Amino acid sequence: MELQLVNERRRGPYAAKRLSEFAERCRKGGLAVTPQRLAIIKVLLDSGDHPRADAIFAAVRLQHPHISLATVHRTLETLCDIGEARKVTLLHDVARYDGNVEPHHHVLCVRCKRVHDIEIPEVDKLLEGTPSLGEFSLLRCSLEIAALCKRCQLAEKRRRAQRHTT
Amino acid sequence: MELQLVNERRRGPYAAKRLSEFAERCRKGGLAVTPQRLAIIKVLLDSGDHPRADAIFAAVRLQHPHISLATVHRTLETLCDIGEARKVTLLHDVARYDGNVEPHHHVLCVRCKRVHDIEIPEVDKLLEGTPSLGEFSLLRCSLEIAALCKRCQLAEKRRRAQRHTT
DNA sequence: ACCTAGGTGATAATTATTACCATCTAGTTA
DNA sequence: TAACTAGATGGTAATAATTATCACCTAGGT
Repeated sequence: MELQLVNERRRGPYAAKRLSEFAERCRKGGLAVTPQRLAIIKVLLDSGDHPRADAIFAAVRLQHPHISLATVHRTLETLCDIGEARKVTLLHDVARYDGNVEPHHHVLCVRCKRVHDIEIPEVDKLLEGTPSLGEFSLLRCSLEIAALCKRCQLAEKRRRAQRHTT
Repeated sequence: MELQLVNERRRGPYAAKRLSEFAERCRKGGLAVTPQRLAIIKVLLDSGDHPRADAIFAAVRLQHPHISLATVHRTLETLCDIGEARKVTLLHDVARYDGNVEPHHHVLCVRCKRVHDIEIPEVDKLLEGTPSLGEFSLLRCSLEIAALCKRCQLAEKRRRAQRHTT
């Protein structure tokens, strides 16, 4: 089985395509296409990291100074409901969102909580032919890999070295 | 690849073994073995569901009426730190904990948030021979499967039927 | 140009979690 | 066994993410 970090170069075209279809998808989901929703999905699709609601709020506010934080929270949940965003909350204390709704998986640093998308096609196929398990009917799956990023590894080492000298 | 719900019958012996080794493991982790910690790990090991801190607090308080909620929160995080518990927070709004620290995975109902352990040996082997990915050195992984439990499926159907009649 | 269901902004309320600090105790040492 | 101390606990205040509320507004249909 092969693990592969998601290619960042593909994000531009992906975001453009998603944005062009966004209005249609809102209607399909029974949602009005409001300037606020457009602004939020734009920011989310442009984000390489997996931003928190407050970060999205800050970014959106540059163009829409009157937008409310409650609207950002509400909209993100709504987008998740119609499948236009994904909530990423393993290990985290706070909800994070992901504009990439293609099947994919995550590596995340247990220390600094940074998240990176990865692709493991074999795992995507895992649920094929398994519609249910016991009383659960399966919807989708994602593999969450706990890790330490290089920066936090170094910080860890330094802290340990310090302890030994004091 | 085969998905398999964790066998509940195995939990009794597993809990007993874990409990008998708990004191030793605390010392290994540099922690004092306090009555509070013992009470908390006991409740966690006896829990078939993946309880929240407040549920563990309620259960522990039956035997230790003076225990503080802060202690429960602190202890659960501490137990996670030394590998005696696991935090399960995908899709959830609130932290949930799992006394089962054997490699395993989760199915969870997106509606009622109930969690069930599952075993997928193939996935456990996924990280073998892959110590790192880009700047991340990999620690462990878990597959989180989003699902709808039977109860919530029925509730969903009923709600839809209602909508059509009104 | 209306109409109205649904969306938004502003703010209050809720709630999980963490911080703080005085007191206590597990576990070590004399 | 008594004394010591780093670390643990209880009680409570503080913090911070999220949700609820409600008056007003607007997207999208008629």
